[in-house]
Amino acid sequence: MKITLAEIAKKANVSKMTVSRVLGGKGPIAVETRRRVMRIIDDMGYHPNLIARSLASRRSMILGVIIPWKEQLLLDNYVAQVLSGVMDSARNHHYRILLCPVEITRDDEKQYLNIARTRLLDGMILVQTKTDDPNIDALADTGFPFVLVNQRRYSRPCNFVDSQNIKGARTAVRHLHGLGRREIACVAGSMDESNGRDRLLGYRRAMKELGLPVREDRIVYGDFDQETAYRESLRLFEGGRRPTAVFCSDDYMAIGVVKRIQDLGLRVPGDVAVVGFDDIEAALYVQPALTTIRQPMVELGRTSIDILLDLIDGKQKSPVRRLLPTELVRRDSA
Amino acid sequence: MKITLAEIAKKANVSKMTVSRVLGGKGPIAVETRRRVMRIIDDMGYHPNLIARSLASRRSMILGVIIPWKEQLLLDNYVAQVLSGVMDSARNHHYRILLCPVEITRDDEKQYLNIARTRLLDGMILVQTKTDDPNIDALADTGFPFVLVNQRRYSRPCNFVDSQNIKGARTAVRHLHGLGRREIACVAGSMDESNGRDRLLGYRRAMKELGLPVREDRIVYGDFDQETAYRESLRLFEGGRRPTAVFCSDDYMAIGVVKRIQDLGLRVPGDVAVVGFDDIEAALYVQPALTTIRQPMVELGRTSIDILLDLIDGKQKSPVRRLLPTELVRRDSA
DNA sequence: CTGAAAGCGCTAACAG
DNA sequence: CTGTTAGCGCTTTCAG
Repeated sequence: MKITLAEIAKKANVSKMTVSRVLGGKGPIAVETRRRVMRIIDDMGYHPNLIARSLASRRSMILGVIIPWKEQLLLDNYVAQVLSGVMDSARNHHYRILLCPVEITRDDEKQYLNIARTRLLDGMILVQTKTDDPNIDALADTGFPFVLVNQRRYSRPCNFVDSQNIKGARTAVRHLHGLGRREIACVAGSMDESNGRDRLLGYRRAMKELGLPVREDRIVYGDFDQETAYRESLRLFEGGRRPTAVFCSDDYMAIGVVKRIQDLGLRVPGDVAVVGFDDIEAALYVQPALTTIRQPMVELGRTSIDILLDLIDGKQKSPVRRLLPTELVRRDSA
Repeated sequence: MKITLAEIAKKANVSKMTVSRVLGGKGPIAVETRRRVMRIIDDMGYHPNLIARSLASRRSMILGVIIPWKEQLLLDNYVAQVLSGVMDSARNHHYRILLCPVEITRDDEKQYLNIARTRLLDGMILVQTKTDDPNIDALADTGFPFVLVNQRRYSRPCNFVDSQNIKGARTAVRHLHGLGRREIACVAGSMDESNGRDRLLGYRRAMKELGLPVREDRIVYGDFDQETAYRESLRLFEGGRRPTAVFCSDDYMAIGVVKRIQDLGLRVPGDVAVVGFDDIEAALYVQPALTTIRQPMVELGRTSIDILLDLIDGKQKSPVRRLLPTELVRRDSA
């Protein structure tokens, strides 16, 4: 259980360096030597101490995933899917994933930086950050490799991968328009996240392109939350002419809105058509099944790792920016 | 960015050891010295290199979570919830979580062991292992601290935390009986997992207790999978007298069974009542909302970490065994 | 209460 | 192709 490289070296009558080379598979080794050392390694059941290796080589082969902490974090379908993609790609490249839940507070702007400074990680993926998160700036100043997922930063060039949110939102609105709906409302997500902003932007643009007026009283803010969307969306149906369609910036809100509409005695999609965004698992289970703009969340995770590793290996230079395409998924709600 | 403890020591005119003590908060330090050193640490923005610390102290403050690898791993609601609990408790105890997806193969029985031998981890949580997984034995032989979640091992005493599966299944069957149903079928889960076995056992016991015959043609095996359950459950409804109720060993299968029943032109719960197990997120969204036996998945994760840390600190001795209570959640399907 | 010495187990860099 | 020499940055252990 506590065999070290030195013991293998002694047993094989070679230097530690030779054993190290055999293990690394790099440098030049005589076939015969390699075989002999290998045998002893197997016989003794030796496995290198990765901590020691990391200290000496300054490479831990560990990547961190920073996620804003909340209870039952992984019940957030977006986070779960992105992380699945992250694990998949990391595995393929023989990297390990360390989970770093972080509680964002006003008084400490260096949390990400401090995690980087532990030297435990070769790079970081940041998920669901806010557009004004000062932690990012502190980190970026150091040159430590990291990639933002779900964040197209405006203030400063950063590596990121995100979906084509503006385009996706336009697709949604155009779809509703194609169904003959003209009174199209919008339930927007959080304005602290770039995709919340972008999807609202896409809605506005599409409306303009289609020659429809953008009425501010047809826009409510749901903060990417089912309950909030349920509560806030009531306003849309109280005025005079009620909307005949609603575009929601994510599926959780869409589910809340559908519930609101049904509770008001109206029908989806008969009276009001609803389109969501993301294509979370629940979109399929809900009644009526949700028509939505699918974003490739697993792929987002995979791509973020691919970019990060290129950055670490110096194969690409910052800033790397990538936008993945979205896709309309037609179901029953619109 | 590359400040070391030695530099702090020099600037403060003390030995490295003193700085180390200040950092650790342990040993005796003069108040004045501590204050001075602290100031310098803050001023210089020093953060200890955790790799070096781990190597020297033989403690990484990292715990591993072993999960059988599959695509989109975290879309499995059970895994997601357990992991959420794990993260929560680990955070509270200042431990970090390393994800270790593992592909179980026949030819390597030492995968868990090999992960332990990297010395990267202070302990391990094993999720969703099979009852006959030989990797566990190899690991147990070494005394390395680990806790099984979702696994009540029969063959050998291990630390574990699981739900009261037998009791939960009995509650489900009794509930159906209480609704006046007498023809109660069972869709069992995988027989390779102890909870699949236990829930079937609970079904059998409850039937016997209620004076109902246990008919083997009323039991099908769905492998904890929605599609499989949909396919296999057809058999239940083909014979003569069809069941008026079905107990399913998990919610994914229950969803498949409900779909099967509806596709046959029957109604849930009118013609056939259905009870699931787990209370996954989708149970709420599905139509009709699923009546189910809730197991405390997040709590399972939290408890596993608590046990593991006690083990590591020597506060408890193996084997620690804990069973958490389940609870009937009445919704619309039964 | 503080310090000195001695590693933890491995790899980088250079020599041969 | 292989070995030697120096660490990586911290903690342990034992003195003082």
